[in-house]
Amino acid sequence: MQEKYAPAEIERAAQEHWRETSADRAIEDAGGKPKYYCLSMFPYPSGKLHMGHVRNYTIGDVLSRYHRMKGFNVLQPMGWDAFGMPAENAALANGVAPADWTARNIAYMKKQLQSLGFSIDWAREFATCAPEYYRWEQWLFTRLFRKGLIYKKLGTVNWDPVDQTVLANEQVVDGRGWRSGALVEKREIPMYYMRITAYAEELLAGLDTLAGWPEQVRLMQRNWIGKSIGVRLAFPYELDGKSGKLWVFTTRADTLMGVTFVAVAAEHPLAAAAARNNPGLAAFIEECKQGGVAEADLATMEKKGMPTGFSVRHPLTNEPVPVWVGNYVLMSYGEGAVMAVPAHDERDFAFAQKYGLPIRQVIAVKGASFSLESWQAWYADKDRGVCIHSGKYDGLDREGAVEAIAADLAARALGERQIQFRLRDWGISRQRYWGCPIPIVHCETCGDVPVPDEDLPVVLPENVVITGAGSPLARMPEFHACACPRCGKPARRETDTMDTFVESSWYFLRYACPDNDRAMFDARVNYWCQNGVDQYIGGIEHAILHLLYARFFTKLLRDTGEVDGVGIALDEPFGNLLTQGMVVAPTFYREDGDGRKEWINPADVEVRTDARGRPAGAVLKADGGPVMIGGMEKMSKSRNNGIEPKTLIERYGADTVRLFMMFAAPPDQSLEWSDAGVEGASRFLRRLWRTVFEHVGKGLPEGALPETLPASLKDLRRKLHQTIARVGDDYGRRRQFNTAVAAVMELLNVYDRTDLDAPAGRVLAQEILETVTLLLFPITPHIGQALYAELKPGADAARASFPEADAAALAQDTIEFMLQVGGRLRGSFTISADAGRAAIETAALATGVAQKFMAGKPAKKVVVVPGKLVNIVV
RNA sequence: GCGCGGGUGGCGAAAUUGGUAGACGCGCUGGAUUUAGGUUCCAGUGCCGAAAGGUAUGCGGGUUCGACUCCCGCCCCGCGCACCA
Repeated sequence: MQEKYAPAEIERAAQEHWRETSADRAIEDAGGKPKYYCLSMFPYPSGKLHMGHVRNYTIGDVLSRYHRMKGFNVLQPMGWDAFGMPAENAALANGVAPADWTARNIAYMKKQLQSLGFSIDWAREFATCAPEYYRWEQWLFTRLFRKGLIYKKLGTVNWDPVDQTVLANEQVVDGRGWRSGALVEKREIPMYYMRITAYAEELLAGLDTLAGWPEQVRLMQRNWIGKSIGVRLAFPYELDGKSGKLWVFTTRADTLMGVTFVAVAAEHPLAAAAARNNPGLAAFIEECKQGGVAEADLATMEKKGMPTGFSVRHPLTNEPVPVWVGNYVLMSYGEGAVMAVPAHDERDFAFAQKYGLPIRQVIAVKGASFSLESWQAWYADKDRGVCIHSGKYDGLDREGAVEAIAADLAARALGERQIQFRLRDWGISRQRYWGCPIPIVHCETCGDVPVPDEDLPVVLPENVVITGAGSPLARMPEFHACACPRCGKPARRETDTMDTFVESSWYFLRYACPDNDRAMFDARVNYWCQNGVDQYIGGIEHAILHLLYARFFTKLLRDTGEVDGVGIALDEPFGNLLTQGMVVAPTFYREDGDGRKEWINPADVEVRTDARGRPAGAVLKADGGPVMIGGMEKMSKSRNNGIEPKTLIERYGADTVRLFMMFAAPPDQSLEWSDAGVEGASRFLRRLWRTVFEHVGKGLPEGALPETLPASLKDLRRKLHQTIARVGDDYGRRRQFNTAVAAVMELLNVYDRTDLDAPAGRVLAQEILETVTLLLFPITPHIGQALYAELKPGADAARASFPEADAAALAQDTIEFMLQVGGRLRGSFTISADAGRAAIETAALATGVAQKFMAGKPAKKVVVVPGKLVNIVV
């Protein structure tokens, strides 16, 4: 055995060994082993691996390797979410074709992933930009289109009037186009939508079955779907001699008698009608078109409105109610109009105050008096009121009033109870090039015709010129000029592509059969995806959109029926979900004369500390001059605080990087990068290596452990088996890897402090070192592979089972109890492990500590927590 | 603005079901070994205090024999908001 731990060498050897023995291949026929499908969210091939990837895939690899050791048939695949905007941006910046750029990035990042030793079945790798993949997406599209689950309607987008192009929300900075600097406008264009709202009820109910998901994520999805039960009601009106109804939705029909105005969205037909003879209003509506479509911006902007000069009639009293146009009313939610009750709604209140609109109280709260001055405080009690100033409804509580009012509205055909979702249908059209073409042909005679199966895939051409103004496909007649598949007349192919979220909504199923060129799925899906992916791992930022879309797709595919004899018999795609936290790092900067910050990479900075270890300034290594210390922020290009995985792997080895990532924080919390922490992880592995080296150097011990052991060895062996139980629980149930590592470190600390030179000690040392190697194997597999082979010549750690705790070794003769008097810790006492409650109580009262702190007073009560603590209350 | 998280030593964190607050690691201080150290080993390390003891989990209140943990109110930080992925 080599004396020195040489990570580069042993990692190369271990990876070669795994390749030669096909250790990472996932085979369907597993001889009765249960399957375990462990999936990490696939990366966008942006160029290089970043630390967030390393963290994500290390967590996945730890769980994969642990379950393989526990006897599962493990599948851990990897692929590339390869369509997306950055490839087009790179094309604009460097003139490289998106397809080439993407392929190059994939090749580089794959090498990086392989250098980390992940147990990935590379035979299943695919990229979503390959026609062999996206053809099935197009195939599915045509079916969903025929079933009406995909349909066309107008949607609102960000429009850059200078570049004449649609912008993503990300490309709108402070209301302006990121390249042109032009003020962005809202524009309505025809788009295809997926009818996710048809599944709203099931997507909501399904959340209750996802016991393996973090409660946080389920809550976020529940609120996103946003089911509310309310009343859809109409305000009748006459306009241009015709009568009409202005519909609104409200969850507070009990406040209907307090309505003092109605607000409609700028895009509402009634607003447009009123603006025809009102230039001021027309100008306001035009002003409302200014700015982007992102909801965060809409919700934080100043609430503005303008009266239309037009009134509708109250559905119960027939009184006129003025109609306003409000920039805060969303056309895309509900009816695009809201009834305003300023007395009982915060937003309406602010709006009414601003424009001097009447405020009519119709709910009284017992013991709280309504006043405009202290309205906010009064409003806090909103849930406890009854109706007043509401005629026949006076005295009714909220539920009763809603019921009575809904009934009266129904009798007049002016309203009905309705369930409303916040969830909107999913617009999937993108006016961009680097995406999956939408398989539709537009024919003047036949309308929108789906491309027939035999003409699929609609292949995305790769020889294109990206200009940043509109989609290049629209300028390529060789792409869009075609014949109508139905009537044969000249037609135009759709040039929009699909939202890249579509590819990531079903990729996890395709890993089961990536090589099938005859069908989207085959029977292998039912093997690997039975009960879904067993463990899914990815960033918390995907808590809503991606995870909701993937759940939606699973239900769509289930309901699409059998395909080539295979049906997707699955309600939910991911049984267990682990949402990983961000990787953050310190930021450093220098300011130039204009106060502009130049961000400096942490790798180029040295932080100085004072005598107590507090940071006392930082200097640039290159020139020794001071730099400013910023906060901890997510690793990013803009802050130049990214740490290169490549550099670290070369310097310390993959195992050190993996160990640090798992040890520094629990997986769902953000992880702060620390050079010193990496150094510490490396130190631990060197120490482990040295410990095994010293042990092996004395010759491997022979024979079994004697029946009876001296106390020190018995204690150490108990510690060993406690550690096995704890680490197994941390991996398998708690998924808290930092404490698993800590437990092993603790064990090695005790090992170092125990004299193991006697023959029995040598045998125990062997047991401990073999066990530790295997306990750490999921996290640090390379060093584990090497050390295990030294400890057990000829053995292969990659095929070993996870250690099992020995119940006999865990038994304890005596237990130490903590002793509290009056709830304060005063001491402790030791008593036989089989002592009963009465004996424990007597022993506690007899201790000198108890006598002292009770000071002669009688015990009022003695609380005994079995195995832990006694509290004497005086 | 709305929804969801988080806040514990100098730092990352632990405390699994309301029961020893700070395991484990980093850093720091002192010492030993070494020609040397970005090596290794030993000891110490929440704060106040000589000690006894007191005090401490963002802030203010509450429940309990006992609260980092449960309840009410507040402050700060992060994530998401439908065209970033």
